[in-house]
Amino acid sequence: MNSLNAIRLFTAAVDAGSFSEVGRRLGMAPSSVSRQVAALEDSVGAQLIHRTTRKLGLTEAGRLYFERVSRILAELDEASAAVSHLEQSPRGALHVNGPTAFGVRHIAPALPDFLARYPEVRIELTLTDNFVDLLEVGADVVVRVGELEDSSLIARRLAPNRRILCASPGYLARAGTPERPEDLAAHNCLVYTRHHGNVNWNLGGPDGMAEVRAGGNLRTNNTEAVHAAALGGLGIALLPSWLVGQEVQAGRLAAVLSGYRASPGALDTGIHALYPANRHLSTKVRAFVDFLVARYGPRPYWEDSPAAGAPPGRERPSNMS
Amino acid sequence: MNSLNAIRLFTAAVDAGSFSEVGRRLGMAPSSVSRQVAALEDSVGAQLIHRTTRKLGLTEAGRLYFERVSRILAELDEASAAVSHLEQSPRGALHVNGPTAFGVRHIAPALPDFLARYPEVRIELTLTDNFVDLLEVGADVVVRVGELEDSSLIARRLAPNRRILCASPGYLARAGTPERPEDLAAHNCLVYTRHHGNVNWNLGGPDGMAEVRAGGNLRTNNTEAVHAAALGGLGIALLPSWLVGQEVQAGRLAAVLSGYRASPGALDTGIHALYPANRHLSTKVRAFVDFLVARYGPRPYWEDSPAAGAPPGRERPSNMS
DNA sequence: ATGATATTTGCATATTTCGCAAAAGAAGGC
DNA sequence: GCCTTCTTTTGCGAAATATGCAAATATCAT
Repeated sequence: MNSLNAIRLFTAAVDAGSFSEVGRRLGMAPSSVSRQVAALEDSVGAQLIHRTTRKLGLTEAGRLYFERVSRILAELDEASAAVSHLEQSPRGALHVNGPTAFGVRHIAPALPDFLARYPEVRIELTLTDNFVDLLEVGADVVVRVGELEDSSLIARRLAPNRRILCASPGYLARAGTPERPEDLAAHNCLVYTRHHGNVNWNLGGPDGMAEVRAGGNLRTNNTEAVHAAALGGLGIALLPSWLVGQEVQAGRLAAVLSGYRASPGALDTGIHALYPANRHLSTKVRAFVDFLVARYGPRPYWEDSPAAGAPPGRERPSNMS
Repeated sequence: MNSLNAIRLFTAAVDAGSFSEVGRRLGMAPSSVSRQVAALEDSVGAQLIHRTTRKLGLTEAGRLYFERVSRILAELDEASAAVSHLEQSPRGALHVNGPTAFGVRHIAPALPDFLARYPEVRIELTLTDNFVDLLEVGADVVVRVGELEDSSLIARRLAPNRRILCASPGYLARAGTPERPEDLAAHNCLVYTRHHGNVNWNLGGPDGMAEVRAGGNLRTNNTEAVHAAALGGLGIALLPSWLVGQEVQAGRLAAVLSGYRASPGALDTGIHALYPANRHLSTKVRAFVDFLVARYGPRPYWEDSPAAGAPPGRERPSNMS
């Protein structure tokens, strides 16, 4: 049995007491009603309705079937309604995934506002620095800082990922403030070792691109360790603006060589929200991403200068393999 | 939503974890599965399954829908199975309708055997001498003695409806035994007044047809009253063989003019079982009618001479209006 | 990188479904 | 009793829908 329509017509006929009446109510020919019910009877292998040209009467099988089936149809409509309801406004569980440091500083603090605005949403925030497969972990949105790998996901740009050179005021008082990229060679550069390599800092400035070999007495694969060391006055670090922007604003750190930008150009490593490219984008995902875009805006609150890079917008990641 | 197939394919895809696998199992192209599920998603207005080319994952809406819908599908199959089960062998309620006198004498006594053979059947026997509309009273089978009105019902002949002239031995000893139809004029004929008229008895015998004006000191519209009066020795009665046959056999009544047959010929007033002309004849009805046909047989047990008329068989009633 | 396999879409083809008209039957009114 | 009206059903052509194949694209394992 594969035609729900036939079952609906059957129950409608029982309710209406006439195939013609059903046709009139549903705007279809009586012959279609008749045929559908007949097909249903064939499929269950039993007469469901006694017919004369004047009245209909349920058989025992028909009574039995009607009782069960009318309840089932109601449940089915209810199930569809429940799913539709879920999409009418943002509600339900929203699984958000993101990197730990950024999540703690800029996602989690945003959630109270989001949840106040969409009280029917429940957020499950998972912060991890491992690469996660959206489908694997059942996430709805993942926030990525840095390069986008090739994927079929939709990437929505949330903010630029500017990196700034900075050090504590105490360190600068002690070791001096570099004025040009070459000056860095004389400083203790705190190096974040991304993938066991690449310890060169590329700085773009008014006089073109300069590649500086950064070196010092600390190398770590943990950004927050670099951050902590810089705060402690160990040296000059190259750190993302979302991490140190507010501390620069507060004076706990001082930006140096601010006329230069790190790793500018082709490789735009912004901050993005990624979500699956489905035909039906769920309202809760749309609401959340829209909320983040609006919250960070074209110039995030952690930036104190006009943001570099394009304004936030929807885009597909290009192939970077 | 009108396609049960799409829902089945959706659950199958969730179970199989792949549209292609579903296609393989169900012998259809993966593209068809994909399209049906997509149509289902459109109809509920939400993404149900996240797809990549490599794996499928349920969305929250999908999980919700799947939980409810898989249970609903099971219930639906169960309902169909229940109805099919009802027709696999005779079971369930069987509403039988018939005339009182015949029902008491020949239907009710047959029921123990029938129910012993089909223990899952429950019989509801309604005996009434009013005309009943099968659909109106919700009967499955109606037994009719005598003429068949025009109807769309199927009539199955159960037995002939021979009527025989008889009287009690005491009456015959007192008033003599008629030898020829004309002799009846000198007898007290107990008249069953069918419909306020027709008090002539038509007797067919070796010397052709004789119409006898029956008269006496009792006229009644109740066959059993005639019967009782005849048993009491009041006179000669024309009564159906199913009513007096066994009493003739037992000697409580004696047949007279047994070489003659009442109302023979064109108007075959047999005993019939009638049931609706449906495409799917329910097994319980078929079993019951078959049972009665077999029980009464070509020569019913109440007849002591070879039965007149055609052997029982299936027939549509002809138009007798 | 390459091969194997996955989903999706365009397109031509089957299959089903629909509505109309006609036939047959049933109920009510004259 | 006859006629009108309204019913169910069936045949048939047309419209709608579903299907399968092939191609495009995407993902994972080797």
